[in-house]
Amino acid sequence: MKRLTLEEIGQIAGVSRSTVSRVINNHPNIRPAVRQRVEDVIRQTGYQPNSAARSLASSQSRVFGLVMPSILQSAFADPYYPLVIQAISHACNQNDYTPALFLFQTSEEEEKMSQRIVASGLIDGLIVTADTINSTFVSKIQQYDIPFVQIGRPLTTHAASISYVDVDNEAGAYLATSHLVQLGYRRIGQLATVHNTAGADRDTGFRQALADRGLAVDEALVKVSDFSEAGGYQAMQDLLNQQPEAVFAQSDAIALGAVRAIRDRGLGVPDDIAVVGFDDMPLAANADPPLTTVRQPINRTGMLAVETLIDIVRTTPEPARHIVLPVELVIRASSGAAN
Amino acid sequence: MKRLTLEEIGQIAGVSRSTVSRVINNHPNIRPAVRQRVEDVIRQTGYQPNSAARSLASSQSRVFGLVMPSILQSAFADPYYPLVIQAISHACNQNDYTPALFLFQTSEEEEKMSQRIVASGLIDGLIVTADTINSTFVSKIQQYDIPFVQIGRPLTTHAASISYVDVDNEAGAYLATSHLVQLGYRRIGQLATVHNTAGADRDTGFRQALADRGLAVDEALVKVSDFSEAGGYQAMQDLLNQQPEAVFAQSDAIALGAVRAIRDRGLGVPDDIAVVGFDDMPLAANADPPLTTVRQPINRTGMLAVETLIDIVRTTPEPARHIVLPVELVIRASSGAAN
DNA sequence: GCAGAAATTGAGAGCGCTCCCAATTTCTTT
DNA sequence: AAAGAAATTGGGAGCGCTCTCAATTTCTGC
Repeated sequence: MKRLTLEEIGQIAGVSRSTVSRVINNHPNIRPAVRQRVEDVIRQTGYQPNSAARSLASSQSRVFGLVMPSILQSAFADPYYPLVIQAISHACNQNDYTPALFLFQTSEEEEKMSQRIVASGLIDGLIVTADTINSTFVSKIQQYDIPFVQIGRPLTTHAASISYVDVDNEAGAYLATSHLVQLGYRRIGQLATVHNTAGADRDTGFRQALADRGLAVDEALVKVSDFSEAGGYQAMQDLLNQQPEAVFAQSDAIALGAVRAIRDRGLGVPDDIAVVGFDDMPLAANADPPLTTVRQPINRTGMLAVETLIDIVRTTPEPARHIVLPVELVIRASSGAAN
Repeated sequence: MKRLTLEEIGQIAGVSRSTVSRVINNHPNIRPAVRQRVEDVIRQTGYQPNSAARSLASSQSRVFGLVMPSILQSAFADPYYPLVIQAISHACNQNDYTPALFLFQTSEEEEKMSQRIVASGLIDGLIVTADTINSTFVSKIQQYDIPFVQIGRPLTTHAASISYVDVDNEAGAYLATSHLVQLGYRRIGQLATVHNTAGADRDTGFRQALADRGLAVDEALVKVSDFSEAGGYQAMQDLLNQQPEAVFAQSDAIALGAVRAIRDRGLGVPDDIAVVGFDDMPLAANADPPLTTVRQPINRTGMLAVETLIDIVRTTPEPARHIVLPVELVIRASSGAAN
């Protein structure tokens, strides 16, 4: 099917190119009758403005880039990222933006692509889903004045100049840990991650919760894991030697790995060891036992990332926007709460 | 940073716009010295051609759309899709294409977006990851002559005219089921899906394997599930009443749900009931017990989808390409194989 | 060393849109 | 009813590239 142009739509409707353009872009000062006539023609013909011509003329592409740096490596091992992508995609659809996906598996790939991303004009803005970014990439983004928002708090040294949407990781960890303390557990371990600010903030919350109840942190009860189920399994095996009564896992995947490790040792959850996770992934509710965890609003995170980016694209970029979303504790069986 | 134009690059290098364009597009008939000079300038300036201007002039955007129709609904519950996306993204990166993501949660969303996708010229081709597509969408795609390839076999009625990349689901199910038969199991159940051709083909392979060993299919041992862990759990609970000796689950997620159901009934895997999955997701190897399953080459699937699409874009689209990739059985503990 | 062929380069037109300014129409006001 | 203001519409220019064609340069062979 031949694609029509503005000119042709105008011909059919008996108006000029310019008027059709005005109708499409919702300009004021068009006689209602004319607007109606043009809209009818557009609807009947299924006309869609050519996006290349549009962005050439307006230097706006209405395409956002969704970047997942190579640092995340096997990012998709964690079900968190697909959910974020889904949320961002949905928000883009709603706002007439198209999300372009840039997943990098190696830093070479990242290096090779980044110049094209920032300098080709394909992209109006960037959403970066990682709180640790290759700094050459960030500086490239800033060099070319590409609007961008990050999902997750940036390192403190950059946070002031970078817009971001984050969840309150510290409060979440605090809630989770306090919950365990309130249930009477004393030897409370942590399966921690060290690779990003989310992990750091959750660690802070964990420690603060213990401190606020007058409990000391036993460093032997803190084991390092990555964000995967396998990582949690390994770290928990290690932690088991310290005979913890309860454990706060920094993600649901880690928690699930921990449960598996506990079981393999012939112990029960929550009878022998209570477990609390973080994220409230869909699988947490179906886990065995159902996982007590901290729910973070992934959909809202994606939504707000997109809306913030749109806002930045449209208005002056100063000052950077910082959004921190609240989280909530979801109590299920794995923590041994009496219910 | 101001973005340069072809003209300006030419000025710096002392040649015309046209010559720079030729260098960038790798045309022949440029003196090596000139090519060198131009390439140096391009490298030093970090010049990238404006993609809007490029696609306006050439009517090629080098953007592919990755479509996941609303039929998949909570597609991401299945870790298969993130892996496919990852593979496609990687292949696009390698071939200088940008993948744009179109996830639809409702058919209204799909309806609203589809016209824009096909008629705006934003997209050079489409990869559709679902073997059941809204037929109005397909007809729109064909109406506008958008090259596209499907991941997964289309319904037989359309298969001839649609290019696709699939894995040999039937052979995989045949392998898995034969494996169980060979191990001596006789009451072999199936946790089946009914929503797409992959499920249908796996069902065919399952039945064929039994038939080839002279075993009848007991329909009471075939339970319907969706592709999720929760679905597998439910279907298995149902199946347990039939006291199967072994079960072929049409996906790893289903298999994991089945294992959980079996355990909840106080039975063991594989001691009481053997389980075989399908997909060989990363989590299959780490499962408890490690899952015997059918490995499908997801990376190659994504790669080939992209390469096939590129091929279709470049050459005549006739005849439709049909690619079916082989699968292999991966034997682990859950099937109770003696090793 | 020169005519003709081949290789190399440059300039013009045009892709389909937006944006600006000028022209036209319509509405006020007296 | 006429003049001026306001609303509405049309047309030109230009975004940065590709593509075609013509002009220029370089290379052949004798």
